[in-house]
Amino acid sequence: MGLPERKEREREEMRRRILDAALRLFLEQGFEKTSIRGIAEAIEYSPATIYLYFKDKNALLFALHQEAFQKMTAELGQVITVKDSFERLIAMGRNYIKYALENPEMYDLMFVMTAPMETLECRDEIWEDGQKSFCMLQTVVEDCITNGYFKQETHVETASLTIWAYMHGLVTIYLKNRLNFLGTTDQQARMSQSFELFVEMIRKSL
Amino acid sequence: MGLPERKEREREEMRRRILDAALRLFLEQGFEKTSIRGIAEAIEYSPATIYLYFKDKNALLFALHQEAFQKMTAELGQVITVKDSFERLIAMGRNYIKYALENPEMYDLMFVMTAPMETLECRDEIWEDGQKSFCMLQTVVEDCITNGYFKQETHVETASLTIWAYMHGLVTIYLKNRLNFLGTTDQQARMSQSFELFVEMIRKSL
DNA sequence: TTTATTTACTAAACACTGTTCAGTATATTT
DNA sequence: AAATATACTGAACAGTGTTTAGTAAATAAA
Repeated sequence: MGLPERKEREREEMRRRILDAALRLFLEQGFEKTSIRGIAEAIEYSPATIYLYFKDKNALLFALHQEAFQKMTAELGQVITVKDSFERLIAMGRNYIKYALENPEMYDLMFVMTAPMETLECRDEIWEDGQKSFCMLQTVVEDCITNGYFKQETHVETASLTIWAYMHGLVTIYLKNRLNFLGTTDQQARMSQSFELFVEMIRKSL
Repeated sequence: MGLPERKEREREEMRRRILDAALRLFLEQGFEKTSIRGIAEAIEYSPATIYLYFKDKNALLFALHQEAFQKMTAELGQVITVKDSFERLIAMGRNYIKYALENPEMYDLMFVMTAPMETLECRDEIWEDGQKSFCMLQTVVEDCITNGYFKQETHVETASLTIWAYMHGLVTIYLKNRLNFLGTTDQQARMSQSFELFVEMIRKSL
């Protein structure tokens, strides 16, 4: 009988409705200022209902967190069309910045907020979504070694971490308004110049 | 007559008592979980009293934010004892990491949280504290150019931003638990390796 | 010294928040 | 038709930041 399947499907639809509303409200007014009551009102259900589908507010954030990663890895994955491995690395960097600036709240959720991480049961549990996207970077770095752009003795993990750290630092400094002492219009220009400088740095010395 | 002076001094003492309690509670239980009521209880005053000395919770954070910067710039400033300019830059980087890892909540307050920044009246108001410490970095980078470690044509601001972005990215990735997919003991080691790699990168290509 | 005024402070309330739980009404199974 | 399971909610609990009306003490003016 197909009854349990329908039940399961309805349950999934409800989860979707909740997540869609939560995401919309979050993008509109930020995470902190989005309340369970607000989400409940948006889907025209009682606040208590949300707790039948998600353990708590953090679980909600973590579910969105996973979807945000899927979207980002999909966008970053598009760089496989770039044939040259070093160009591919640069394209990946540009896409990373682009994604972060276009989806600041999502980026915050994925890489800055501690709340969604607290849903991972054990405190040292593996952060699968992050690891996966880090592997994408490592793969491209490996390609750069294979194709002679980087030295043979370059340590893939260390180099990848260094590149990621720079990219992450650049976008968070900007997104968290710590670059405001530069003129508003100057900020993006300075970032571009810095990115180009960094590209030259790794080209010359990795 | 010395009455207004005494009044002003008493007011300042009260401000101090509030900030001390706020800082202590924050370091114990984090910002989010520290309530105005908790601070009020710690100093044995009514919650409303705090609002006679600070506009709101953000203003409290911003006051602590300024003090945190004073402390950090003092610690970073110690590197003037290092004679060689490139060695001074490296020492500054190490001190930056050290400060961030030893004062994670303070670092968050200074460079990540948006709340204290919202106290700056206009949205694009100058972030004086941050600008000042960025200038310290720029000065050392300038020294590196003057002393022939970096190329003459190196753009000071861009290079400084690039270095800061890397440092900031590295420590935040770690502090926000996004490096947990490495073994707990491995993490600090990987960070050190990355830092050494970055030092070699700027030595060779700036 | 007595009255007026300013200052410092607080109790209580307002409008929220995340979360839980007893209870209900509907749908499914026996 | 009766018993059970599912989906949902109203109301409450314990907390939050913040405001306001009012009090008691310290200072200034009469």
